[in-house]
Amino acid sequence: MFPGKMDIEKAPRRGRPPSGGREQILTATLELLRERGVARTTTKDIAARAGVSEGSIFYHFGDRSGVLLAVFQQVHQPLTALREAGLGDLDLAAALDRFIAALETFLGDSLIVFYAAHADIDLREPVHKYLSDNQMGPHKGVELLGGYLAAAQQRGEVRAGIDTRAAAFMILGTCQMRMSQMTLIGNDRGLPTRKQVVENFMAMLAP
Amino acid sequence: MFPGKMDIEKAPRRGRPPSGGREQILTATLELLRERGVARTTTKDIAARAGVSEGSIFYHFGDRSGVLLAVFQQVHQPLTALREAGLGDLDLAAALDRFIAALETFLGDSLIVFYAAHADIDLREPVHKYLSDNQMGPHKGVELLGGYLAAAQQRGEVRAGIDTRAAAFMILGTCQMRMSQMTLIGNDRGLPTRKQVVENFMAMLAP
DNA sequence: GTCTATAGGTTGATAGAC
DNA sequence: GTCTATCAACCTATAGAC
Repeated sequence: MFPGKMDIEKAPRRGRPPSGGREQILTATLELLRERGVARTTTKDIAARAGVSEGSIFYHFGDRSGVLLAVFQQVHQPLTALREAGLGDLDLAAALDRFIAALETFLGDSLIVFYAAHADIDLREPVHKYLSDNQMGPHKGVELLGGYLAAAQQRGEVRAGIDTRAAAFMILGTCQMRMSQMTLIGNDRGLPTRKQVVENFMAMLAP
Repeated sequence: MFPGKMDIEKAPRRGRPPSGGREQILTATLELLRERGVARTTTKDIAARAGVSEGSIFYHFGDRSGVLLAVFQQVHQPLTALREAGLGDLDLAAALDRFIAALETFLGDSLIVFYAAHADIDLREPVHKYLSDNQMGPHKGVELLGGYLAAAQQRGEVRAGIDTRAAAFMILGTCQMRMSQMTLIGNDRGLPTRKQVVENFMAMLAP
């Protein structure tokens, strides 16, 4: 189904080397998703933009949903990086800043794909499956940041009465709101800056 | 374009009374949007579910986008109510609870329509125009709640160092996150309850 | 792996009767 | 206001050559 994935091997190459068509299809699809939305992104459009034939799309991804799901997966890569890097022993402000920066970069790319998944029933199922198979979802971010905040609370950097999990959830929500307004409305008028978000959250957490 | 809207008049009725087809079309469209998303909601489907002919849809709304935009407008009605009612002189916990309840009810209905607007380029423009023409958008909620919080801060119920506008934005974001997970994932596992959100926000604001 | 050609099915929208 | 009938345009997917 995904021949391109098979290329990770050490044996000497055989046959014609891949010409990058697969990646071009993915890139073209993401662009079109941004520009016109899923509902108006056809395999024909994708082929034209990627500079390949329509047949090539079906060869690589099986069907239209296959392309869309592949885009969805590709866009999730950066998140794994953050998850693995962790927040370590950064101080509160630095940890918040790093987490928010990484999350917002990710959301800036992926929100449009999330929305797409809910605008097309053919995508909902596979996307849900992918998320649960890989144990992904907002709760992962809540765990990561919430865990850090709980530790900070024990160090006395966060007030005792605060539910660190719920607080982490609020941060996630704030990021989502910021980025969804950026993607949806296309500007940041009226939005608190990232710096303001960090500072204000600090003020609300501080003992 | 919208003949049904003309019925608000005192003069005696003339001609055949409307048979409610317009409303049924709107209801059917919203249902289908939920069930399968914009990309898979055709005028044919809508007609079938509403129990009218396809021609009727074009008569009432001009074209497909017209129906979708009308749904978008209809779903925004409840917000106006909250805006007019205001938060008055409720105490902090009660005000938060009321605001969040109203906002989440609204979001539960409207998020899917928002997503739809970004999955179909034909909807983006008219939706943006509608929002700016009616001065709607998240900033309105930020103003309303932020204003209340600022007053509470002056009464000494909210800590001095906190930026009430940014705090209000965080509340909006938290609600959006909660509701988008409900609509997108379809359950509330791992989500803080509304009660927890209120309580935790209180803990973070309290002097 | 990539292309061309095309089959087979849908879709949005219009026309005209009632 | 609502319906039936209809069409041209368009879309996904397949087949088979290179």
